[in-house]
Amino acid sequence: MANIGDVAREAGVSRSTVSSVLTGRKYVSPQTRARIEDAIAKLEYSVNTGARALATSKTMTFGVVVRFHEAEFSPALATYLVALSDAAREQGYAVMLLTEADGTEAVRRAIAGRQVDGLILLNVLDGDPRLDPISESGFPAVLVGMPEDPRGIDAVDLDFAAAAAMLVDHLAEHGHREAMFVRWPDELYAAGSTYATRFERAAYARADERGLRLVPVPVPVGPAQVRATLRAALADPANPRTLLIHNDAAVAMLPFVLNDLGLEVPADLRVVSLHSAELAGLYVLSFTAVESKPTAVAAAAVEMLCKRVAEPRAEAQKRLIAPRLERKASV
Amino acid sequence: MANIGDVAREAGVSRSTVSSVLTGRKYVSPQTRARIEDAIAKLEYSVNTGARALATSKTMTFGVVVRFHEAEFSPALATYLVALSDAAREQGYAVMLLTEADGTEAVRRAIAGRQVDGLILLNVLDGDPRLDPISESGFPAVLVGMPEDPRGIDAVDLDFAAAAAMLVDHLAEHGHREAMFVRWPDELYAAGSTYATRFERAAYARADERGLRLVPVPVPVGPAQVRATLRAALADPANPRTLLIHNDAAVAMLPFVLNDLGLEVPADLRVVSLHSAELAGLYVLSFTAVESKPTAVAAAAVEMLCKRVAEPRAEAQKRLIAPRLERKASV
DNA sequence: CTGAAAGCGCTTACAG
DNA sequence: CTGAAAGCGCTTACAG
Repeated sequence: MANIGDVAREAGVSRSTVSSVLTGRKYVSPQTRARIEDAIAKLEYSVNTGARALATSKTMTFGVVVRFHEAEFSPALATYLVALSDAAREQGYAVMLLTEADGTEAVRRAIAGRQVDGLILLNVLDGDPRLDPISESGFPAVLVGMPEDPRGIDAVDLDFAAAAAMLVDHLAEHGHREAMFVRWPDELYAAGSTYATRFERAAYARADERGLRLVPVPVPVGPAQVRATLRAALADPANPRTLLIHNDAAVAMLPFVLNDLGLEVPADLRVVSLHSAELAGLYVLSFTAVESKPTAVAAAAVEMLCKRVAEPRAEAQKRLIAPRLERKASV
Repeated sequence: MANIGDVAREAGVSRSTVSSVLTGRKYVSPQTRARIEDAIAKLEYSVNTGARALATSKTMTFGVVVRFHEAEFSPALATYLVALSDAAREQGYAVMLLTEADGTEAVRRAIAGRQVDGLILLNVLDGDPRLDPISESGFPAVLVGMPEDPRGIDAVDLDFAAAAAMLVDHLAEHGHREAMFVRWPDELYAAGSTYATRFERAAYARADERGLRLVPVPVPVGPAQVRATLRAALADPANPRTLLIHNDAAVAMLPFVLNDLGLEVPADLRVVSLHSAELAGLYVLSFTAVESKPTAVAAAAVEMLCKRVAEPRAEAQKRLIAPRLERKASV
C-alpha cells in the first residue's frame, strides 16, 4: 500500500508538501496541488490513521463506555450507540466501544493507552466509580446522565425533571386529584440511577404544587413480576384509576394487563407515561407520553466532547435536553 | 506521560530491553525484568497503543460494520455489539463501530486507513455491496449472516434452516396438518435477507416432507399494520388454527391480538415461533420457540476473525450455530 | 511557495 | 542476555 513518500515521488515534490495538501494547513499552489491529487488518485493513496495519530497526538477517536445491565432492559442502547457513532463521524471522529464489566478499568486503560481523545460515559450513576479516573486525570469526557455531583465533568441528559412536571401538569389540567406512580424498582434508585431519581423528585414536587396525590407502585424486574405487580395494583379498588408511568417494562406490559382485567383506556383508566421511542415504534401505544430522545442526547454529547477536546480548561457544562409531550386521548 | 525511554532510563537498561519485557517475545533475566517492572509501576507507564500499531502494522482492533435499518426492528443489535466487543477484548482486540449509511464506503475507508485488522459485517444480505471491497482486497473479515455466495469470505450465523425444521417437526409430531406461516414482509426477502430466506425455504421443504400445509401470512412493517394483519388473519375462519411465526414484531404484537379477539393459547390457537431472547425477556411468552443466540454467534465471529488474521490464506469457513428448541405448552 | 530534518513512541532484526 | 540502529508513516517547526 502506497505511503506519503510514494505520492511525493510520483508527484515530484517533497513529503512535507504532500502532507500540506493532506492536512490543508498550508497553502500549496494550485498546480502542485493538482499534481499531488493526481498522484494520490493514481496510487489509491490513503493516509495511515495510526501514523498520523502518532505524529499529532490526536487519535480522532472517542471511546464510548457502555454499562450493560441485563436487568435494566434498554432497547434504546443500540439507538444511542448508532447515534453517537454517526454524530462523531460527522465531526471526523471514529468511535471505539468499551464494554468491560469493570467500567473503571476500561476508562483507565483507554486513557493510559492513548487510544482515544475523549470518552463518553453512558448511563452514569450517582457515585459512579467510572468518574474517578476521569476527574483524577482531567481527561476530556462527557457523561450521559446527570449525577448529583458531576465532579467537574461535562454532562448531558434528557430533562427528566421537566418530563415529570409536564406529565403531572397534564394530569392536573385534566382535573385529576390522584394517580398511581408506576415507577422503577427500589434497587434502581438505591443504585444511584440519576434519571429515575430526577423524575421521581420532580414528580412529587410538582404533584404537591398541583394538589395531586401520588401512590407509588414500584415494579420489580422480570416480565412475570411486572405483570403480577401491575395486575395487583390495578385490581385493587382502593387505588386511583389514573396512572403516571416511568418504567419501560411496565409500559410494554400494560396492554396485557389491561386485557387480563378487561380494562379500557381511557374509559376505565387514565394513563400518561415517559417511555422510549423504541417502545412507541413497537406498539400502538395510545398514551399521552413524553418520549426520550436518544438521538438528540447523543448529538449533544458529541458536540460537548468536541468542544472539551478543543478547550480542555473551559468550565464544565451541564446540558438538559428538553422533552416534548405527545398528547393522545388517554386522560 | 512516561514513554519507553523514561522507563529504560529509570531501570538503567536500553529501550529494546524494555520492549522485550513489554512484548514478552524475548527472554529477559529475572533481575532485569524486575527492575523494569518496578520502573513501569513507578512511572505509571503504559504502552502507547498507536505507536505500537505503527511499529507492528497491527492495530489490534476490529471494525464492526452495522447496517441499521429502522424498519428492520432489531432489539438484539445492542446485544450483538456488546457481545462482539466483549469477545474481542478477550482476544486482545478493541472494537470500532462503523455505522455509516453507506456501508461500502465505511468498509473501504476502514481498510484504506488501516484502522482495523479485520472487519465484522452485521446483518449481511444476499448481494450485499459491502462484500465488494472485501473480496477485492482480500482483507480479513467475517460475515454475520449467510449469503448464497459469501465470495470467499468467512461467514457465521444461527442455523435458521435447522430452526425452521425443528419447529415444523414439532408441529408435525403434535399431529398438526396445516399452519399459518407468519413471516416477514415481502420486501425483506426481496432485499436479500438471508435469514428470512433460509428459514422460509427450510420451513417449506420440511413441511412438504412431513405433510404439513403452510399458509403464508406476510406481515408488513409498523405496529398498526402488524396488528391489523394479524387480526385479519386470525379472524378468518378459513385459516388454520396453528401458527408458525418467524417475525419478531409479530411475536411481540400477538398477545394484543389474541386479546382483541378473545383467543387463548393453546385452547383456541397453537403457536410456535423463532424469536430473539430480548423479546423473551420482555414478555411472558409461553410459546414453544427457538431462540436466536446473539452471544454465541458473536463469539464465533470473533474467533473466526482471529483465525483469519493469523492465517490470511486459509480456506474460507462457513459456520452455523445450532439453535435450541424451548418446549412450552403451546401446541 | 517548497523542502530537509527531526520527532512522535514503539518494535525488530542484527551484532555482540 | 543486552543494546545501538533503523524503521513504521506521518506532521511540523524551521530555513530558504
